[in-house]
Amino acid sequence: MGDPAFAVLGRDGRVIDAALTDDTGGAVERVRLDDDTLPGWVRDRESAGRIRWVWNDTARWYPRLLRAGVTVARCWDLRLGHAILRWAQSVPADDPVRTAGPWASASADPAAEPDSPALFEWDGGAGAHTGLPSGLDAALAEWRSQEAAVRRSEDPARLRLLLAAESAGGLLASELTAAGVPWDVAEHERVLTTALGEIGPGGRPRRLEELAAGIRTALGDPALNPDSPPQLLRSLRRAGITVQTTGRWELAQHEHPAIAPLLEYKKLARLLTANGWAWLDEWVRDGRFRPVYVPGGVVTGRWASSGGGALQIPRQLRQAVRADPGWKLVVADVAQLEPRVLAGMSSDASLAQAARGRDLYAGIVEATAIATRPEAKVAMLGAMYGATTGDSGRLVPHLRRSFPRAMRLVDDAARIGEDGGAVSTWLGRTSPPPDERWRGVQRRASEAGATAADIDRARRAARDRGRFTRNFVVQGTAAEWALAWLADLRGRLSALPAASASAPGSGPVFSTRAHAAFFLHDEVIVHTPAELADDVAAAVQASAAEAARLLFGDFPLDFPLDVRIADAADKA
DNA sequence: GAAACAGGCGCG
DNA sequence: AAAGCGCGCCTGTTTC
Repeated sequence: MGDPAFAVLGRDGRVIDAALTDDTGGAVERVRLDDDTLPGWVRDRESAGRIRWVWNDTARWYPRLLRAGVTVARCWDLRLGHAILRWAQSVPADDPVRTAGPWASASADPAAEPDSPALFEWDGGAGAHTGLPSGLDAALAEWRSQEAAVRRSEDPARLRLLLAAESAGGLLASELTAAGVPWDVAEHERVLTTALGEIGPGGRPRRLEELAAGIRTALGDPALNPDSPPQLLRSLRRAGITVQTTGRWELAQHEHPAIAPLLEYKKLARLLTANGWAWLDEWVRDGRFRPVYVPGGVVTGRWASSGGGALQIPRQLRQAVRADPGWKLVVADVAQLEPRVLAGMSSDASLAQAARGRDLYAGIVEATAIATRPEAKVAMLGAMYGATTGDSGRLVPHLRRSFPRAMRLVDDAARIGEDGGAVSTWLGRTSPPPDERWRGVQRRASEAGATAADIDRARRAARDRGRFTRNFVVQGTAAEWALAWLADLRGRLSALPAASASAPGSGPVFSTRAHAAFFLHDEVIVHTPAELADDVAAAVQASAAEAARLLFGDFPLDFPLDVRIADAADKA
């Protein structure tokens, strides 16, 4: 055979079997490995030429390779691939990959598994806990099945791009956990102490206790626990504050001496419980926050996270994200990603024209009867989320007049969802079908003898689903763009030279290399040796241009980035 | 006493 | 301000 293009890995107990194939999948050479010989062998194959690793689940193979100091450039993650192909509309409905089976039932979250092999050691028969097939023959069979499904699909090139991007995301997720977010504990503690005060004798921060006392006095309820919504609601009403909920926005509309301390209390209590000293203790080790990411964890294709609230780090604490000495952070985010991909997928030249340059919302003000930037923003969000009332709902018709193609795309997606149908992203990720409960509600409303309440319930459920599918196509395509961006960036970063200064907390692979440290939907933070920061910033830009080209070809559409080189991740 | 649910709020 | 989408996690409360 010629140079191998693929290496398929499977595991049976302590034995690891590898099959090398060329790009037709035909010629096969088999190799037998174990835990000790695997990393060295992978490193050798990886450096011998371009190869794609095919395995059941990146989260079960890659972390231990990274711990051994080995990276891989490309893979085909069969679990992630199956999750996409299982529902993909562009694959014929009778294709075997679209039927239920063991590859579909596996958990997406290795951290949720007992004795997680992703985080600790192999369990002796990887997959035993999850039902995910682990042997080489199963991997080969599933790989051929997925390959065949892609070939039979309406648009193999797009689906192939999606699977490659999704798999690259799987690699990136493991790498992000391995490298960690550089976290300055002293800075974090400064933020906590400044906001909450020192810990008092009761073990609670002083400032929080003072505010609680002030609330009790103002409401005349000395026993009140402000953390209990039912108690708080009763107490507020007794004090003559006629609220329906204890939510921040409703409270802010009332005048009363209890309101100000209560709002402040809620804000600080949130900081304490979500990201206080206990969080620091549990989640930051050796100057790194290491969250577990769950690629494809959201139906739209966005990532989810498990543990540590990685995707909810409050802006208040971003100053604790701090580069190591001799290193810098390159912080980059895409401006208004979702409306831009909407312009691309609908080929709406007017919206693309409005998106030219940095601020899409300013462009909308110029192109429409909408007068101000904030109005342009709520109008566009309303169009993508399905707003029907309020300022947003009122402004959406202006967008329909000026950007008919883009608006038709989201309106069509909503209508299909309301009818119980499925919609797909630009690259072919398809929304899941409505569940049995939803279909039951619709069925009941169309039966003879349906009550007005039945019909009302069905209509509401239909509209709910319409808003979901409306947003699915936009949010999902934005996630694809971001994955393509990050996948390309991985390659560029790995081609940069090694560092002169070391960042020891980042693990065996990344302590001497520029590496992505954090990824959140449309934003990336790269931790880089200071001398490479300018190169990294250029790479981030080049990758954005490449993502635009990969998804939308020559369609003239900007994806401007906000890129900063800094020591800390907060906005200067 | 654990599990499930609700209210609330952080992020995009 | 929210509204209109997608998440995760904390506390308190209810249910088993």
